[in-house]
Amino acid sequence: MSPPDSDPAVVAPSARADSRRADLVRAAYDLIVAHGLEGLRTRDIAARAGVNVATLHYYFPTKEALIAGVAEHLAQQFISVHAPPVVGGPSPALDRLRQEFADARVYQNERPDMLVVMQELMLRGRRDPAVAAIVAPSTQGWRIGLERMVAAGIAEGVFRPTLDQAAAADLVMAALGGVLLLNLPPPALTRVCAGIEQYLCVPEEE
Amino acid sequence: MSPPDSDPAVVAPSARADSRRADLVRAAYDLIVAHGLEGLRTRDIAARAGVNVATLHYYFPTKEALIAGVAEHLAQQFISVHAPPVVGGPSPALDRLRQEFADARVYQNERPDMLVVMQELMLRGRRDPAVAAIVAPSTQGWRIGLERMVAAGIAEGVFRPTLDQAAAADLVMAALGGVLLLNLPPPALTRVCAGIEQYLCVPEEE
Amino acid sequence: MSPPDSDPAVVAPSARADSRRADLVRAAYDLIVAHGLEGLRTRDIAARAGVNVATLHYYFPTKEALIAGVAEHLAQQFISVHAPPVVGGPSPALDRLRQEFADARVYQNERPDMLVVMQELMLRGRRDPAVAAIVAPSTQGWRIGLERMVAAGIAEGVFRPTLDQAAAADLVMAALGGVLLLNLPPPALTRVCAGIEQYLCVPEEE
Amino acid sequence: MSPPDSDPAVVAPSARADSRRADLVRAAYDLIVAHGLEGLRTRDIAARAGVNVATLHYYFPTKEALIAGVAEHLAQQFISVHAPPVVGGPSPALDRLRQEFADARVYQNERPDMLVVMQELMLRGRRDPAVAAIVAPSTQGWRIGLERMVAAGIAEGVFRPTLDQAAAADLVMAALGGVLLLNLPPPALTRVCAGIEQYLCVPEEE
DNA sequence: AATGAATGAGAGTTCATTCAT
DNA sequence: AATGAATGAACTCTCATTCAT
Repeated sequence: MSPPDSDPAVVAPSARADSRRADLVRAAYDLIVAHGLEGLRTRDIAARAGVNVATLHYYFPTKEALIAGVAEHLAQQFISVHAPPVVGGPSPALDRLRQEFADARVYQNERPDMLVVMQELMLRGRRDPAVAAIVAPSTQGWRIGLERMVAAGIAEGVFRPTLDQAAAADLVMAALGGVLLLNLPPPALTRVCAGIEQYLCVPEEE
Repeated sequence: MSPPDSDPAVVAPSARADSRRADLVRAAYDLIVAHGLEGLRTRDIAARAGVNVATLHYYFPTKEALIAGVAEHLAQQFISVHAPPVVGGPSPALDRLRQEFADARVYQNERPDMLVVMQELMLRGRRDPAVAAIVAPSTQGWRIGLERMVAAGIAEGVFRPTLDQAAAADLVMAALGGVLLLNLPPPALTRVCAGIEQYLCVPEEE
Repeated sequence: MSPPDSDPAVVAPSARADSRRADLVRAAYDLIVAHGLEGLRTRDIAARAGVNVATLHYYFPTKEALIAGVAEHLAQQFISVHAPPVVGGPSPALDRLRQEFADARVYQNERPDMLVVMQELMLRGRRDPAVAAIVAPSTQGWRIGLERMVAAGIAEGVFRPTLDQAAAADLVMAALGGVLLLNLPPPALTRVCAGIEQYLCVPEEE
Repeated sequence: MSPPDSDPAVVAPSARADSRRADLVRAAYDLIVAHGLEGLRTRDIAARAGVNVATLHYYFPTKEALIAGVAEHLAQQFISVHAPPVVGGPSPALDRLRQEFADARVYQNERPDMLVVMQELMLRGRRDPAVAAIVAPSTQGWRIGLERMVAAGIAEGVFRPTLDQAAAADLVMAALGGVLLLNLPPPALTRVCAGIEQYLCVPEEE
């Protein structure tokens, strides 16, 4: 009665296959970071994953399919990679906003790879619907979350009541996205965050 | 009757050569728009310019050199393509801001090709210093102009005096750039522009 | 009945690969004979070996590497191709000398291809150190063998005792090499051999 | 009444043309020395001669024709390049022999370029009859001169009377040619010359 | 499940040669 | 007499993909 994951020889075949798939996706991801989609070669991916090129094609029928896999991996990363939770502030909406800021800082400083791959895939998505279908929802989800945050902030009385909910969400998304995609330096991110906060919040009493 | 330069047979040889160069750059530009840098083939470029592949290499030693030429062409486009001048408003700084908005709308609606090529080249610039050296100054120049605008607006009393000059310039650049690079729809651009204006300007008296 | 290695289906994979390599080298060798190194084309080599050009590059990373393979093949030929052994004469040293003559005749009459390829590679060796490193030892080995022969002949009392060992070896090598490289006709080779023998041997008593 | 060659503008057109031809041949010769026939490019030749590629083809219809011109130039070199005349010895035939030795030393030490181009052209001659027709007579002429020398030496009583005239001429040519073509070092040339002399001359009285 | 071997299609680049001027 | 511009044909090498085992 060994625990399910301990003995590799007993792992369910599909689990082994999943691990191979993940290895290949991970190898491809790393190589995209290093050399861009343009410099991505199936042979290099296979070598980095420690398998033969033919094996790569056993798990992914085409290079395109593997790239789609990378897109899924990236989307997963955006779901799971976050700064340490920002909590305990006077307002949950403001906490949420500052969490956005902190996350942006994490992407900029600790995970620039995610931004690189993101840009590569956004461009690829223009020509490859399969990739577009995976990347688009991320943006969509982000936008929805921001709109909810704005609504909550207004309701809490922390954000300016005259704020247009859609406009505010767009602005936050565009400004943070712009800093990251234009590759502006960390101080610019800090200033932009300050500006956004100033724009959203009710002015402090003097 | 006709001005001396109108007869093609009298055109200086270098002018003819320059025109071929421009044709090739333009052909490459169009093909990048259509198929991305990844799908760019020297043979296609030559065919579209109506010349032999060898002729392409007569004018540009390598494909890379031609791509650098495209980058220059794009930078030139960003200098020359603008919305009809916004003038006659109450404030020159506000005019300038609205010019920025109008330009962004032009890029979004009429010249999406420029945005596509821009993104392709930004990504390429990560690996090709020659391209980076051409693309980077564009961003730099934009940033500087915006900072001047903010300073002028504050001086005019039209922008909020408490504004941090650098922060405001960053925010405008990031927000507009973000809308365009994230490929947000025209209504979002409109909302973001409104938000930016609201953020910059002194609140209207009630 | 048949020895275990005769069934191609049982041949070790590396043996099969070695055979492909040999096929390619042999095809390249033949084409150098026919059209010179200058007229050597990878596609022709592949076609002659019955494979795709890409397969050629699977076994040899570059054309240069394949040519180095040809050089090795040639060196091997010079080791293994000889006239029927000359033995039973009154002196081993004289037998050895006459073996040299017979070998030269074989190269001239039956294997002129070896001389052609040799000359091509000697010239190539001037620019390609890899080739030089393979071709040079052949000459070196020949020279050493000749010097030993001369020493033995003197010791046997068959060659003139006043002979300078190095000079004699140089003369034999230069004269035989000169006939073959200058493409002198067979009668000239016969005459030169006679001259060499006369030069080396103690004059017969009258 | 300016001297015929002093004013370039008055030089006969054909003289100017001859000079251009010579410049191009010389440029080609030098480039063959530097990069071999294999690395010879019409553009490089033209550039080195200070003219346009098209001009090269104005004077030489094809690259082959230019190479034939180089062969002629080389033949001319072999006629005109010699060591300082060896004279005043006891025997004209021996003087002539020693002149051969001295010439060989000159080719080896001062004009290796001639040997390189010679080998390149000999190999080329195998495939290009035009080149062969120019290179072959050189060898032929050398051979004839040597035979005459041997005959004279025998008549003078300086060379051994039992010498076979043809064999001796062949041996000298093959031995000297072999040293130069096999690229043997200067000491080997010295030894070979000594051996040849010993072979040809009547032994000195003790 | 995994691989060594093989390939078709095509990539960028080169080069001797030509042509209009 | 000389050239800048142009080209057809070819070259080496690459790469995603396939197939027999």
